Amino acid sequence: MSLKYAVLAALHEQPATGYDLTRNFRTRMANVWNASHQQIYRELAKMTEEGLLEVEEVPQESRPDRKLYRLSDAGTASLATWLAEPQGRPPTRDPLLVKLFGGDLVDPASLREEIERHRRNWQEELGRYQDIEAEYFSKPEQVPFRFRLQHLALRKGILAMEANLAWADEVAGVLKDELTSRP
Amino acid sequence: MSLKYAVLAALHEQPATGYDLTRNFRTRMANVWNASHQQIYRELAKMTEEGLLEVEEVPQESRPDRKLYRLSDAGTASLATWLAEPQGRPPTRDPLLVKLFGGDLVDPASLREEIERHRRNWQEELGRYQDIEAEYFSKPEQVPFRFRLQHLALRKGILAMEANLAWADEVAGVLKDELTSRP
DNA sequence: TCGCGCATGTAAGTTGTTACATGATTTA
DNA sequence: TAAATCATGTAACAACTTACATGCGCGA
Repeated sequence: MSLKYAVLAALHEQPATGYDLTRNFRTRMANVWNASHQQIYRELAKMTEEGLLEVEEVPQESRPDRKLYRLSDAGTASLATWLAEPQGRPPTRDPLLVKLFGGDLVDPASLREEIERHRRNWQEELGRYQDIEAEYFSKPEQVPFRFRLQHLALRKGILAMEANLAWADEVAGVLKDELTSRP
Repeated sequence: MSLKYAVLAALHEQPATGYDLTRNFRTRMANVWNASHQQIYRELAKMTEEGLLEVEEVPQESRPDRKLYRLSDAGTASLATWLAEPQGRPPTRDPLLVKLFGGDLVDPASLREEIERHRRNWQEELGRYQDIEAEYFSKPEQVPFRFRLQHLALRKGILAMEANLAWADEVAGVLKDELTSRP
């Protein structure tokens, strides 16, 4: 229902190519919206056809020409309308938690390894967010409102990763009990 | 990629009807896996055809007969195989955070209302999880391992909601600044 | 009597994933 | 010289959402 609006919001910030958007969704907006390049290119074509975007072809040598997309007036209007609507919450679908319902089929030792792997990923992701925070949002009082909003989006990612890491500790505690009492 | 395994895990715990699964996914497993009843009925039919599930029809008066599903041997084997595989992380797609990238098109006052609405939802959800925790998992040391694993899944939901609420406070702070300095 | 809970589904449409496809340039 | 980055896509498939559909019993 809204890769469309994620794209509109990203392009409202500044015009970009499909490649740029793909990179942004993977890095700076990783805790906001995920989308593969295939999805993005398809969506950009569709939205352009619908008149929400304008394209400027920027010729290049020895590479495919860049297609720089920006919002049309209709695109801006569509984004503004959407922004005024109340939004629902994203659905939760976590394969790792499904595992915990596997009961007697779950092997505690391999579960422990998996949790540690996830812990490392969460730690890395937290690090990346903290780097962005330090680089772009270190003076929160002096920054324009739109940057403060972006900072808040990032903060949600940071708090979520911290919660994940705290949870990993709880899991480690339970698994340690289990693995020492019944080795 | 794995409503299938969420269903297998739920049915491994105990046999259930589509209706039961729908209810579980909405309540006890709300922080684990979301699925609508339409999706679940369709998936149950497909999985039965694939030989992963067995159905027992339980006749009822004045209601449609219940179809009680349980794992076949193939279903148990399929779940066990899946449990041994490392799992990826769920993608993040949060419309509320997309809003924060709307920049000058975002109205701070209506954003504040929306955050407060989300806060109330998160608070309610946290309350439900805490009720479940108090009712089923209040004596963590004496409980069998599979219940401790389920408790951990619930704990992740609790920590996530607490992080959401802490974030709502941060947002409220920023919006208060903005709304008082430029009213 | 109105809405909720029980209990099942079908159909159409949208969104997301996975696999395939190309090719030059820069960096290690 | 191998891998990553830049830069674009198509096609097939799987998963998810939304709308439609039925009907009884129970409690407020």
